[in-house]
Amino acid sequence: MTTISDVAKAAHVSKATVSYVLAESPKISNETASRVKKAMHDLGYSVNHAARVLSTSKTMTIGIVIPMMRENVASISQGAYLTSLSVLAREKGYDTMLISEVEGSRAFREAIDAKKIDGAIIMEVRRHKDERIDLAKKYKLPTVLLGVPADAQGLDVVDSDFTQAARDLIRHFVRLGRKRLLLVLWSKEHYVKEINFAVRFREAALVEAKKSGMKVHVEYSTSSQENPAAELKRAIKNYPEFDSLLIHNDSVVVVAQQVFLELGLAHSSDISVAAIIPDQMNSLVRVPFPTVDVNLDVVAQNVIEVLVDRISNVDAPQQVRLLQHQLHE
Amino acid sequence: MTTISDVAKAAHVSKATVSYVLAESPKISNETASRVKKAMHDLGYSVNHAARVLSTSKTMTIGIVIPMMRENVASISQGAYLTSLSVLAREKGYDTMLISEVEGSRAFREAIDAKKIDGAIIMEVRRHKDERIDLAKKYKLPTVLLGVPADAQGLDVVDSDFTQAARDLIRHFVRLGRKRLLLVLWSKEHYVKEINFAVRFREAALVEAKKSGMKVHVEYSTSSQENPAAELKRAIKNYPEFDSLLIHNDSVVVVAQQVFLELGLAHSSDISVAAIIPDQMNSLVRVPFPTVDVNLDVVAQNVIEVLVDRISNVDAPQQVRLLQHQLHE
DNA sequence: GTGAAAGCGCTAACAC
DNA sequence: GTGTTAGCGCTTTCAC
Repeated sequence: MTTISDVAKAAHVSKATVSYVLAESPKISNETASRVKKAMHDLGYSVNHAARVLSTSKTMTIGIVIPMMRENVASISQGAYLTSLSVLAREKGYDTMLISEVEGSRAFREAIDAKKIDGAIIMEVRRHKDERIDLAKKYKLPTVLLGVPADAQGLDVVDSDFTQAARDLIRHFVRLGRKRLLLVLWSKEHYVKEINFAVRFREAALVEAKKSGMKVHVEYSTSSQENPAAELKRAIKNYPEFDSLLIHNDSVVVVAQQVFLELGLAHSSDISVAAIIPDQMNSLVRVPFPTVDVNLDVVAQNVIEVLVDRISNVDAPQQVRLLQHQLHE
Repeated sequence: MTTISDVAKAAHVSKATVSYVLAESPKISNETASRVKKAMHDLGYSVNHAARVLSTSKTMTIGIVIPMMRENVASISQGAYLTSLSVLAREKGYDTMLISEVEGSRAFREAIDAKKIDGAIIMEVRRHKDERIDLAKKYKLPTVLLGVPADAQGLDVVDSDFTQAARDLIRHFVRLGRKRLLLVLWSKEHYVKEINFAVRFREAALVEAKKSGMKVHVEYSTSSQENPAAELKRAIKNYPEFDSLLIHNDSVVVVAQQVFLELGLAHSSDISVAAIIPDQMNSLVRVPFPTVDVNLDVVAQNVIEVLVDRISNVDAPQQVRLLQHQLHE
């Protein structure tokens, strides 16, 4: 293993000079700089991360706090999110550390205490009583919430604008003259647990539909979702007079086409269907009706941007970014 | 911020003693140990990770090298894998760092050079010319390959046994007396790029079918997979005399039922269908025919186990674990 | 059993 | 411009 001292010796300079070269300091003459660089290259030198961290108190790593996701259908997009976040963070010079929620926020707290991270991204924020938020706040850790809690406690927030999406979708129906909306959602548990995007979408959809004078019938999936097709059929049976169907449930979206075919509703032009889904789902299973596609990459980009800003300026005012996604017909 | 010195002072002992207490050394008397512990608690002390790493040269973190996954349908399971790996690693005392493949293996090399990780998990290993493998080998980094390359170079390997799975599925058809197999696969690109699980499954299926005297017709999806239903229909049109359909393509699995209904093949008892899918997909969209469900959690468990073993014993013989998944009817 | 002290590899004043 | 040096917080050998 070669250290900064080895390089210094080989280049006939002091450790300090090598350090300055690493930092691209303009104080170093071109001549010595290149001599030092040659030595670094010849010796295959690399900065030791731990030593640098200890010395600077900057870890240059971001913690990504991921939720436990048993039975949580939304997690399809988790992998894509993590990849994007990791790539984008690296572009700004940051590593990413995965922090899973086991034993409450234990792992998160330890990462903060041990000074393993400079900041954090909290994924799938809960509406109420999310202790990860309390922790971040208490420790004054630069943090971006991915999801909108009831009380962000002044922490930065980035997420898709589900309220806007719901509004756009309802207005789309109104434009088509629809009056009787069948709203098919996630399981009741999603709303009891107040899963962020679920709750926000439902509220906005209900409000907008009411405002537009639409009659609304709401159906929830079972939590196991053993048979989404059967569930959609049941929903339709429970409200057969619907003229518009809005789906916020990825599994149901997948089978919607099939169910319509089976029920002979497929080409009935007096029923409209629409949904909101993560965009990569639309490439997995091309959905044959209008959708709002949530663009994960754009969200990730904003998350990293806000977090890096926050790390470099702890006292800047809170940022809240709700990202708009287009209705895609 | 409180350091080990503060604790030492408060407990009227030396830094060394505090350190021994942290290490739970039996040399320390119960009396002093508890005095020190009280001081640690009172002061809210936590070990500084960077300092410990610098001192011990053990980072206690594992790098997870994830592939770029544009257009890669398999990535549905990525999130689940990452979560499991992270949870299981932590149970063994390790943190997990995400390393994305940008600019080749640049990020991976830097993580190794900077001594950021004690070991690595390489996800979605390629059959040939995966430079991440060369890197790990060259640097003698404890590494587990998730996927089976043509040449593992002595590195440990953990993966599902796709060969076994293919065999089980074919034998299932043979048992039912099927003779004419329609094999619907991923896109040609998957096989040209030699995506690991795709290639291994295909080879084994072809070999076993041939051995069993089955006639086989192979169909590939388009790379965009704009319309999986249409693709399946085309496949069937290209080989209408099939009596068995084996699917290795998650999108096609999703729409299979629908297509069969549309074509009026649904209840035809002289056609059998089977597939291989990640297990959480079977909870997302309950698949109505026999499947081999790849259990990610079991795979993750084995990966961590092997890697931790490897880190603690660099010279142990290579381990190769191919995990069997049951055919689930 | 406990303490003193040398290092781990790097950064950043501060001198010159 | 370059060198000297004092840390950063912890572990661990060696005395006692």
